[in-house]
Amino acid sequence: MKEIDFSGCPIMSSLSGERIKNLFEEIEFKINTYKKGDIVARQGSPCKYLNILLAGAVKTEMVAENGSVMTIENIAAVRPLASAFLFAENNIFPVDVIATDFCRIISIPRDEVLKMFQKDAGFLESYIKYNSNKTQFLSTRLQTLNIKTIKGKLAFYILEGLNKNLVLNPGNNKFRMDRNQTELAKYFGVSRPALARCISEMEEENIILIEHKEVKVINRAALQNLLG
Amino acid sequence: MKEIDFSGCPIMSSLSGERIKNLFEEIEFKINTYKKGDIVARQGSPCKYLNILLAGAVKTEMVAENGSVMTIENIAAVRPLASAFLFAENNIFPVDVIATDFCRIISIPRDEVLKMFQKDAGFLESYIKYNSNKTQFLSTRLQTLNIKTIKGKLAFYILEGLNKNLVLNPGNNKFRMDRNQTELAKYFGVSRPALARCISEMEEENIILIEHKEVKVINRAALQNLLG
DNA sequence: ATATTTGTGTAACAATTATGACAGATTAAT
DNA sequence: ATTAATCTGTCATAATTGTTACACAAATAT
Repeated sequence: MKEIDFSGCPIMSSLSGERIKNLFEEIEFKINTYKKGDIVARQGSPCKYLNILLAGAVKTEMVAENGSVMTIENIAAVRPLASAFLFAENNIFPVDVIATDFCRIISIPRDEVLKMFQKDAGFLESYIKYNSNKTQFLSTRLQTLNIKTIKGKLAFYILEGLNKNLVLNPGNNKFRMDRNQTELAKYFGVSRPALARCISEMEEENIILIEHKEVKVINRAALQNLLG
Repeated sequence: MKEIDFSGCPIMSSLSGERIKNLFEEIEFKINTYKKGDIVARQGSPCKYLNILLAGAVKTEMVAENGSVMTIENIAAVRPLASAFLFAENNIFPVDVIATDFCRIISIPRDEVLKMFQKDAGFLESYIKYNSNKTQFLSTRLQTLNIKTIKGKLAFYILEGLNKNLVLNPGNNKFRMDRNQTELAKYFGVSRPALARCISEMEEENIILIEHKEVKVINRAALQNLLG
């Protein structure tokens, strides 16, 4: 019990440490560990537990049959994994979940989660909210894919990154990417050389300037125009 | 009251007609009608109500800034609309919702829905389940988009369509598409001529045969190979 | 039955991206 | 500090798809 720390977990946010302790004394669960590179869950395998990443980080990837891979998202502790699929009729993992670091993951059986819902309305509400946010995320991801050109995807990504930092640095025109070029290409589902070429061109056109992972926006209007 | 018929609605399935009647006597709601072509909700507008399509049909589309459109799904009554976004932090419609037929839509305020959760656990459970299924759907949609080639998308679509009919016609190699070529191109987010060309080529290669909306699979293994 | 609209097949050409390959730069490991 | 591994910039070529255009077929309306 002592080893479970849910602080920062969005679906546990409404619960006090005391409350969590009580809840987990009454339910069944198990904890597994994984090392970097381990496959935590396979695309297509059934999802019977609420899995919460207690420590470490994972990435989720979608694999097409020919092996072409698209990274969906990177997840760092403490966060639930695939919580949206636990109660679906076809409750299978839509992605590969791969440890990108040493990981500790708690697995709570479906039925125990239902019990927790009954015992604590706050938990239920944050669960619904979290899944809503998740769906929103998938929608945004769909939107990115709906943009056909690489320049457009990049523009979308940069404008989004700028907005996220807006609260921290209002009026700022810089931000730091959390991916390198290779990872970014995977995220977009495009080839790396093609992405590099687009970056070069956009730098030549004085729209952006990228140094390492630092992105500086020079012509914001031009970025907006690229979105289509 | 007499005009509300939720039969067939997945999030109301656990409730008896009597129960629904009682619930809806205690809560606030409104009903609007739309004619074919009307915009029910705009991409980006806030989602403050649980909207349930009581009669008619709508389509949801994602619009990129340059106007390129991708149809996400077609929805026929009785179904909730964008139920997954109601409780998200950023509760905005991710899509345009457009009436494809005369529609009646009931709108229940967010807070009233919360009340209904408290009053009826069955409703709550089916709500969670429905949203889970929705997320699964979006994932599948992402998967389709992750397939790069048009032939691959088409192969995925056909194999999926075949599977859906499997229960009705086991071992069958035919099915009827619910979209015409133009709609299918929009669904894939590709140009119509390019789709037509791919169909032609796949027919020449003796993989499929499409007549009107009737699809016949001749070489299933070849379809599998195209998935990548 | 005829006119109108909508859907389909096809073509030439342009634009974009993938592929594979390589050298140089950067970062991490020892 | 040096080596090894990874990342980046670039290129030529091939493959795929978009664009625009047009003729014809099919469905729908009058």
